Amino acid sequence: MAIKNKTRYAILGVLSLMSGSGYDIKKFCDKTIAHFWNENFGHIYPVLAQLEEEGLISKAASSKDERRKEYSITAKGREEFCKWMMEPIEFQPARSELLLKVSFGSNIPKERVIEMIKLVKQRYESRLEEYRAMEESFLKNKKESEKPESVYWIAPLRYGIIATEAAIKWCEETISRLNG
Amino acid sequence: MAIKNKTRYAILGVLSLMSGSGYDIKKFCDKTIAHFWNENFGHIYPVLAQLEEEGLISKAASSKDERRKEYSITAKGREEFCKWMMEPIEFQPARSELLLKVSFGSNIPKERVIEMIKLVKQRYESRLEEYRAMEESFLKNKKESEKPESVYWIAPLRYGIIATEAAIKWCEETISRLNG
DNA sequence: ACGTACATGTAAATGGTTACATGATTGA
DNA sequence: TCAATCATGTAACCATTTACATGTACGT
Repeated sequence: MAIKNKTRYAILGVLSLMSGSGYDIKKFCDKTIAHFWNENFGHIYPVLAQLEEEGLISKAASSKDERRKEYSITAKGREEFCKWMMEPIEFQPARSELLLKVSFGSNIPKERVIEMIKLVKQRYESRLEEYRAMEESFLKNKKESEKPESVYWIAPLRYGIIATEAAIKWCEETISRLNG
Repeated sequence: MAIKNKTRYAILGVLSLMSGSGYDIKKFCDKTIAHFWNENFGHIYPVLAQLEEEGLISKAASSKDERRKEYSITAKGREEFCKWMMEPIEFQPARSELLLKVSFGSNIPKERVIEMIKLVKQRYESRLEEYRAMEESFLKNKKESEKPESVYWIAPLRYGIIATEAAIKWCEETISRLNG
């Protein structure tokens, strides 16, 4: 078997919106869903080959570039993808290095823990700025944002914003708790 | 080599607070850090053997139970652990099945997406209740909560509460956006 | 007698990242 | 001519989970 689950569906999802090469899929991921989903070539290409073998996607050689392979989702693939979409979401057990380190904070000077959280806060803040810029540019682009499907793109972005704001709030609270 | 990083430090962290068997370590994890860090026996035992080989922990046979092995952290282990504690936190690339599904929501009826998010919201709500109960019982236990180290236990719990509240807020916002 | 908790471990499967290998095309 | 981008793929490694295997101790 090798290589399964998750990446399969990410790829099928991308191909449900557009046809393209492995390279295109990677580009699309980086551009749109990167902040909550990452894919790498080492994973994409073998999964593409596997999906094609299963008949969930079909391959066509590009007329322009010999090497380039253009993939499209098949009816069977769309069916399989929708089946997965309907299934309840599996809660994955989280592993947070940040919280693990905070838990064992008594092993190092309190000032170092504060420093650590300040650094994390900075990273959250710059991330938040990015998200806000993305939101703004999306809303400015009326052609995109007035489409009925736009809600499916804005919602994950909103998640990023809301979750990051909360994380920053926690940093502030924790720093003041450590100081006080 | 095999088996490395992360679990090593989780185990060293637990042993920095108490000595005990692999079984004890698992119990401790389940009781205290389970909501952001999980460990399983299949991982703990091989890592314990490895840490002992490296001289980061030491083993003593229990007087009561032949099988039971009691591990303690060594000076070298404490040093290694503190070194890791001082290192900046690596941001791990997240993979959110929820956001992936929302992104590709246009493939299924809108009502199903709403249903999906309602289900997720319910799970977040029951989780939030758990966290709040944990917080309350911790604050009631004056002996524990008045220790200076208590901040390191309350902070991760606060993170759980704040982050979950934010997630619920997002669910509500998204549901109303989908309805409106 | 039965179930639960205590206790330790191995093997296999799964999932994911990084490094390596190769080479064409396009634009500055 | 040099860098960036396009393009595909394999191999190795690392990390984690699940299933299997085994058995004792203690309370009801």
